[in-house]
Amino acid sequence: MLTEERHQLIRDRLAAEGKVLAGELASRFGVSEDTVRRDLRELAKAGQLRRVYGGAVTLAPFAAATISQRSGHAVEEKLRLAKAAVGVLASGQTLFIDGGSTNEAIARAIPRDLELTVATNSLGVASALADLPLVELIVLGGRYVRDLGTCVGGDTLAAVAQLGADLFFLGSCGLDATRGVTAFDSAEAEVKRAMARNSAGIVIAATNDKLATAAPYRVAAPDAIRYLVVERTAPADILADFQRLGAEIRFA
Amino acid sequence: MLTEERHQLIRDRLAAEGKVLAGELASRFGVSEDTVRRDLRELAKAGQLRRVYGGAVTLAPFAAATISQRSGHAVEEKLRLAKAAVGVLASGQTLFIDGGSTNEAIARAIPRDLELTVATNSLGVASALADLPLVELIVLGGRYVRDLGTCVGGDTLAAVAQLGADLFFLGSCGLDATRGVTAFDSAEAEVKRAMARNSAGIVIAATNDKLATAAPYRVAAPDAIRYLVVERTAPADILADFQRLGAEIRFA
DNA sequence: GCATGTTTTGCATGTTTATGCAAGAACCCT
DNA sequence: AGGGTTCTTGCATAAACATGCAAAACATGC
Repeated sequence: MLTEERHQLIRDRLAAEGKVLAGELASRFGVSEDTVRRDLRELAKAGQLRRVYGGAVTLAPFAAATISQRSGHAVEEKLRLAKAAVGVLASGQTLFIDGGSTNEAIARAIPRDLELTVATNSLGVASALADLPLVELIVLGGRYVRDLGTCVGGDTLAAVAQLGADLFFLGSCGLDATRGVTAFDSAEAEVKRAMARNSAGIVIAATNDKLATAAPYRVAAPDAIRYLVVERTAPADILADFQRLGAEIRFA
Repeated sequence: MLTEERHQLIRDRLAAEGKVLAGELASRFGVSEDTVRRDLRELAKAGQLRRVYGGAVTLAPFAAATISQRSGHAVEEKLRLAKAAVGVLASGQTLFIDGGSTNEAIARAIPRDLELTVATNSLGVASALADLPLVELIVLGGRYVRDLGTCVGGDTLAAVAQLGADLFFLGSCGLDATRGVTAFDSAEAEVKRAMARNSAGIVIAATNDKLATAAPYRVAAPDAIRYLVVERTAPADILADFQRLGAEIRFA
């Protein structure tokens, strides 16, 4: 068996199961554990996996290098929200995911065995999805805005216009039962509007501080929200308003 | 048995099984292992397979190893190349940078005080540039190809067509004085060609293993290279060929 | 026909690479 | 703290490798 063959099999297995055990690989390949350890060491040095005691696991530090440094705020809440938000997904769906730290967390929480088509204008989301082998990833290019971590502008709008999605994961903005979904930036709002227009349903995962707030630019009507993922501590009266407008509330 | 006959059988077998063993081919063809090794060497140089210890494998798994694999290989060399490559930059320029681990290294080596406009279809390059406040970053979207780490396809081509650049940092797969710059993937080559067409000059930073090799898809003529950044240990005769064709050689 | 040059092939040479084993260090769990 | 496991390092060996060389097959020119 070629060395290269083993490396490929290790990569495959890692992509499929997320981890490998040195001893198991050795008996499976019919080589000594030393050889497997050498393989793992090389692959680790090549940045293809992360070596751990007893075997190796997939690595995720790619996303750590990107915009997500900013998402240091309320990490646990966002992680809980993300886990709950991916619960609405089903294999075979097509998604829009735009920017924001919560959406990046959601992208990272997508299970590896889900087959999806995802279009995003966020570099962070794209980086997270680049690791998922079953996700068909479409990058929505354009002028990159550093503060948002996303691409906006005419090119982005044109790219969105060519696509249609089942769900749109709409990120980071104001959320109010009377004013609807709002954004802080004009160009950003334009892209969000285009995504909303070309989607069958909108999903919003919002931390408590987003609820009952509004920003200048309107993105979507309050009754356009299909799923609203919130913390368990969210004010019940606000939730009731959205529920009345047709949203399905999901608790993290 | 004719040499060409063996080559064809090797290609067939490789396409069918993904790998070949030197010893096995020797006994099957009834020739010495040396002859098989010579065959494999030639086919590898022609970009039809990848030579590994014990035999050869298809090119696909090479590309399948995500971009971060190759970035692990020869890290110091690439870092040196990158530092030398950014020496050709001047403030105010507009650049195309496509994919490849060397180009990611170059993107990371760009000084923070340089004011540039950069368009890239590589997520890795984009992530690196997202940190540089003076760089106007344009993301060239499209269908993301995991193996390449870049976006390709019609959307990408359309985005490239709208832009013009002073320099194009071409992540070369193969580099040969007669066959020019070549790539392993058809869609990838198409994007590279578009970038080359819309640029005033091409910059290539190549490690020694890229020199005097070729892949199936042609990207640019050998005399299209403006700057060629190479290691100090690069073979002088190859460099002389490119110099004769108009390239300015820069040593890392 | 014969000499000359080229290509292909196999062999001998020395070098490189992969692998397994042994010894000692590092690590995990109780 | 201690025992068992896992890991790294160094080393030996066998396989795979590149290279130079010479013989054979082939083409080319006179």
